[in-house]
Amino acid sequence: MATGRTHRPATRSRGIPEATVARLPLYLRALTALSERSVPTVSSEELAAAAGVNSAKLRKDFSYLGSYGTRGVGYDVEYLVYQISRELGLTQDWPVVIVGIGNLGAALANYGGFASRGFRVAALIDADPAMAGKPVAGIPVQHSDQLEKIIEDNGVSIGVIATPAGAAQPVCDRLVAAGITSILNFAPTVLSVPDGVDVRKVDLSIELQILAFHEQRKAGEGAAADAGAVPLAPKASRKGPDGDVPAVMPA
Amino acid sequence: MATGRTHRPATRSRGIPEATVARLPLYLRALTALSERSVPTVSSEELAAAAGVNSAKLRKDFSYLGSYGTRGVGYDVEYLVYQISRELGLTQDWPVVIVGIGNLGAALANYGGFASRGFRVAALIDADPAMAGKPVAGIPVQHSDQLEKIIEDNGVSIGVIATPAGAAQPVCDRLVAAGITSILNFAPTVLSVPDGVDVRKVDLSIELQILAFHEQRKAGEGAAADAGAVPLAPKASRKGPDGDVPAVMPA
DNA sequence: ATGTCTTTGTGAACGCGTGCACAAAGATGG
DNA sequence: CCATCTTTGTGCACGCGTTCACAAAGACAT
Ligand SMILES: NC(=O)c1ccc[n+]([C@@H]2O[C@H](COP(=O)([O-])OP(=O)(O)OC[C@H]3O[C@@H](n4cnc5c(N)ncnc54)[C@H](O)[C@@H]3O)[C@@H](O)[C@H]2O)c1
Ligand SMILES: NC(=O)c1ccc[n+]([C@@H]2O[C@H](COP(=O)([O-])OP(=O)(O)OC[C@H]3O[C@@H](n4cnc5c(N)ncnc54)[C@H](O)[C@@H]3O)[C@@H](O)[C@H]2O)c1
Repeated sequence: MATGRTHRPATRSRGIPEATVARLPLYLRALTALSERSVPTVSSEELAAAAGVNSAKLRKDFSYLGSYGTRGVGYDVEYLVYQISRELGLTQDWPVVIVGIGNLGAALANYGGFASRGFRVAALIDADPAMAGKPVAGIPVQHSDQLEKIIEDNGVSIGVIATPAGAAQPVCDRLVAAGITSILNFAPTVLSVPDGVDVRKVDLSIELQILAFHEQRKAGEGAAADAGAVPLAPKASRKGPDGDVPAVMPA
Repeated sequence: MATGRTHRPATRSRGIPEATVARLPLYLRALTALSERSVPTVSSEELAAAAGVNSAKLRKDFSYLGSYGTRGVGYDVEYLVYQISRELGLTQDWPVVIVGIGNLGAALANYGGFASRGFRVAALIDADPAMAGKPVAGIPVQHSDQLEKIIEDNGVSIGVIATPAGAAQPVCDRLVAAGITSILNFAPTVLSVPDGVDVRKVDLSIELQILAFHEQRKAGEGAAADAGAVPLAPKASRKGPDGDVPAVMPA
């Protein structure tokens, strides 16, 4: 999960649970595939299978949007595609700026799936003067100096940060000051933003670490290969009478 | 959150809640930064602020690992770094294969943060014969034919999929058959895997759509460009007898 | 030792998310 | 028009995760 909004007490935005919102794109993808195959209707069971979720959950999710199904038949694919698209705000165009055109930023700029659903790369921005003017994915990179102007001129409200970690917060601050209210952050940093600004993060490193955790478990508890000594002896390891440090469970 | 394991009823692995596991890398990152600044101890309050979480939550998280703090003082930074690293399985080396060396795959291969925490790129694999032998990030790309052999020879258990969506499931199947038990999937597809295999996904498109949803809300309910009715249909917004707005998706 | 002050560790309450199970809606066929 | 059959929409219960609030643990000064 590379995800995470900035703290907000689960602001059930307008009655639609956050968990549901996160699944809508999943349903939409499955529905789009069905639509391309000209399938007219789907049952919650079929669609749920395609999206990899529980069918009851799917039905409940849709119930938050309204009752768009027909009992005994299922859901009208085209109609549902439209409803979900509208709910997600995909019926309008969202200009996006990408800041930090390095390895990752360039890959993102080249990513086709970006534009495929209403997200248009309005500009590529980098602090490196050498990059300025150089085209990436057919779009000339612009210098950071232009950041505020670009955002204002294009009415951009979504920004993607793909700069090194150290530059992320400053860049974020500038984006927010320039009017950006939604940020997708790829840098391994906790961004702090004012209320009203949404931040989601994608963190490869965290994902791998979570996988490693489960992998370690699967590998069997006792197979601990590390005999490595503790880097620093716990200074409080002598915990008086009750003596404790839970035996650092090696098993 | 661009994340999501394959369905498993929240298998509280060994007493540690999944939500806690997902935060451990966050704490570890903050702690590592403190360690580099030679800070000896931190209070839950300080560390929580650095990690962007609630301090009570942090303390409870740590309590699952054991009681490593000292009341009145806080936590020993070095010791905690070690404990969390061990818990996450980062005291050992995890060889990783990346399959699909295109825009994204190449960026991942070039990503420094990859190796920085025990994850070693064991091999880059692509189906394109033209790519074979070509070095990316200093590592020669190998052809898919070698996939099984590579995994076996290197004892790889973690695989990263960065192929086009259509190739993801077949590639996944081969990885699993070859012995991979943890997969990080960047392709926009729902992968189906046997029990015992963990899948986490990173989906840029979903993240953007979630941001768009909130952005639309922020933009003011009425200011939307779509001719649609009220953004929120309380529920009775039934589809008319003649309704069925065909309205093909504009994207 | 004793008292004070800081900070942990956790009991308890609460809210969200999930999934079961079923009544009701509606299609379909006779 | 009625019976039957399919599938939705949702009430309900349960468990996970979050947060508050506080007792107790321990450091530190006297
Ligand atoms: N490459 C990956 O696969 C990958 C994966 C996960 C996370 N990340 C993270 O994404 C970020 C970018 O990674 P990368 O591999 O593309 O790094 P990179 O060094 O290749 O690119 C960074 C780019 O940001 C630009 N930049 C630096 N400071 C800037 C500023 N203040 N304003 C605008 N641009 C600035 C640099 O000129 C450079 O072009 C890093 O934080 C990295 O940790 C990368
Ligand atoms: N580029 C991005 O920023 C980005 C962002 C999010 C998601 N994605 C997803 O990541 C995936 C890769 O994106 P990309 O932009 O790198 O695409 P790409 O076309 O540049 O690269 C895909 C690579 O996979 C290889 N490939 C195809 N079939 C294969 C197979 N069966 N086995 C091994 N390799 C195979 C191709 O030869 C190619 O090198 C896509 O599914 C895309 O939707 C990309």
